Amino acid sequence: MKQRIAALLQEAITNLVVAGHLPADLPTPELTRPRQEGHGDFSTNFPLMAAKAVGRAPRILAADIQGALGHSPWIERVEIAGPGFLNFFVADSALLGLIPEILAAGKHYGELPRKSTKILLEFVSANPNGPLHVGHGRGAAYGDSLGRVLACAGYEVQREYYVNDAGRQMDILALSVWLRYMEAAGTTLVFPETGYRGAYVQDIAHALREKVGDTLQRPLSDILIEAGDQDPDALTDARIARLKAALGTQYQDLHGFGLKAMLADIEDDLKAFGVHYDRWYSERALLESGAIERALDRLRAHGDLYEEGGAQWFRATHYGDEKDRVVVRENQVTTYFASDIAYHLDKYERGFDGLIDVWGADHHGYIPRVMGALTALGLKPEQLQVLLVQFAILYRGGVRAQMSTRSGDFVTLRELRAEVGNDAARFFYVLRKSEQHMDFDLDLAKSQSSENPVYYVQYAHARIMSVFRQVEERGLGRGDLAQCDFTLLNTPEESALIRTLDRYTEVIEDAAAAREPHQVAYYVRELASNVHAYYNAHAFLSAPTGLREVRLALIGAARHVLANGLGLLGVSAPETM
RNA sequence: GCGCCCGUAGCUCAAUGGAUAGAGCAACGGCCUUCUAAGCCGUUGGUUGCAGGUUCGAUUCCUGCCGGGCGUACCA
Repeated sequence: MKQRIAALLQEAITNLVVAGHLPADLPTPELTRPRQEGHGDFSTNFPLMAAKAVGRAPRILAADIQGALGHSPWIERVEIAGPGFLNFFVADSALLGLIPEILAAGKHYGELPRKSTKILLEFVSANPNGPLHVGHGRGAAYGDSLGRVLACAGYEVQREYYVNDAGRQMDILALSVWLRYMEAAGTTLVFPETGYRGAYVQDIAHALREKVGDTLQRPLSDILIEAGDQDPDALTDARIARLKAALGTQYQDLHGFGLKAMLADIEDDLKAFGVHYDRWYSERALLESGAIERALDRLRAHGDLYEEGGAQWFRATHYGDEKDRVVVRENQVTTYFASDIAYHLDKYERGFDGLIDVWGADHHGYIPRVMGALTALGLKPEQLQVLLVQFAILYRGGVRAQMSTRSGDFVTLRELRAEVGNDAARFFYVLRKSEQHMDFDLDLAKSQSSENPVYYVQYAHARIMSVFRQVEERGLGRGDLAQCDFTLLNTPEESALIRTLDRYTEVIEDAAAAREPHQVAYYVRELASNVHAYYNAHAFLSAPTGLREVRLALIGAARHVLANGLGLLGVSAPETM
């Protein structure tokens, strides 16, 4: 409906221009949904925006346009309001065609025409050095819903998880697993502060021991050398180096075992959370393919690399970053940043029209250097959009909970899912705008889960399904759509419900454009509200024949939109509750 | 110190530069002999952190303060 009204408005303005009543150079008219109910279904502030260019008072200009609009079956009336708004009131009859349209499209209703835009969406990409925690859960829920919304809006979306399987943190995991493995074999030791202390490390160690027996045992004193005056990080690196030397080629078995176990856990966790990926992209594979060297060579050829202190630096300051960044360390090992340059180069070379990275907000300082590197490589940085997901601050018993992978003191996504359920967790996450700091009260989410707004929406869907079950049981039948007289739907509740249904495709479009799946969550809640109000105000089964069929058609349409909207959020639409 | 994000009802959060700033929860008062009361109807609740500026119009944009989060590695 919005497009129809927009077209009418544009036509009226064009006619005035052609007739010489308006200059040709005017701002583009915008049509919005007013907040205030009395302001109609659509509103434009065009007279306000164009008043200066036209040289006429806004309300006078509004009257001119109102006169040029003429009559349309879609519009009941057009009002001039406030300082010069034009408010459009859509005729109820114009909206009734929507119901059979929704029923015909069913689960595909809301899918917008395909756009020829290919988007690569990367999200979560948590290091596989521990289970996903509730902070990752937010990124997962947001990224996945965004992917679904974009796909629904017609974009071609590829979803990717970048696996950081090559860095130092994975070596620390390997060391941690090995120490627990030695413990499992009966060795007593003091577990280092810098290691990963979570219980999952012990689980991996036990599984490892079952698989390889004692073959990875080495004298502890060879590895767990004492600190001396070394700082903890240097000590950890020294221990890793010794472990690598002691295990030789077997180190890869250890490293690979820990990685595989963690990755399997993460993959399984996300899958159970309804989050799916098209590709798991390995940093190590990138390294082994020589892609990093190629990317660095390209920067070098462009004069953007230099050597200092034995390390290779990228001239990030030339591209707006606050300092230059190391890409190859003094010890000749490339940095994570070097990998990421190569990874993003690869993304560009794969021919996408748009790249979206969903990052935790703690990585925000990383954006300028990545954008800088892309510019240096001769790529268009504006093709990459980095979306930051703010931290979820956890409260347990009114006290802020710590989130540390190292100490193992964190609430895992798996625990959250088990305690509050996938549907509630996903809805809760996506109800907040991603860049908004979020307080996650675990006690509230757990103990009052039945008051979670997700049930409000699901209940609306289940209620409709229940009505349809009774229709079947009583042998009433749903009637023939072609025979229906939809003009019988004339109560305020019906009018409100139809108007909300009419907004659905606009919500998809807006949510996709703004990368804001929370808009869908708010919409679906509002739709549920309309459904509940309707349900309480009017009878379906006992309505007279004729009226009954059109009412059933209306709630049938509402049911599809509820289910489709929930689907975009990765939330189920149950038949019963 | 510098950079990024944020500050809206008691709490959790919405609001493409628009009109009287909205929901949910909590609180209070009503509604089940009828399709699921996880529901509906109503009431209460605000100097949009503070001070300026831009303009027809600011929660939104700009500047400065105040408060919170994050970052400021040859970690990822």
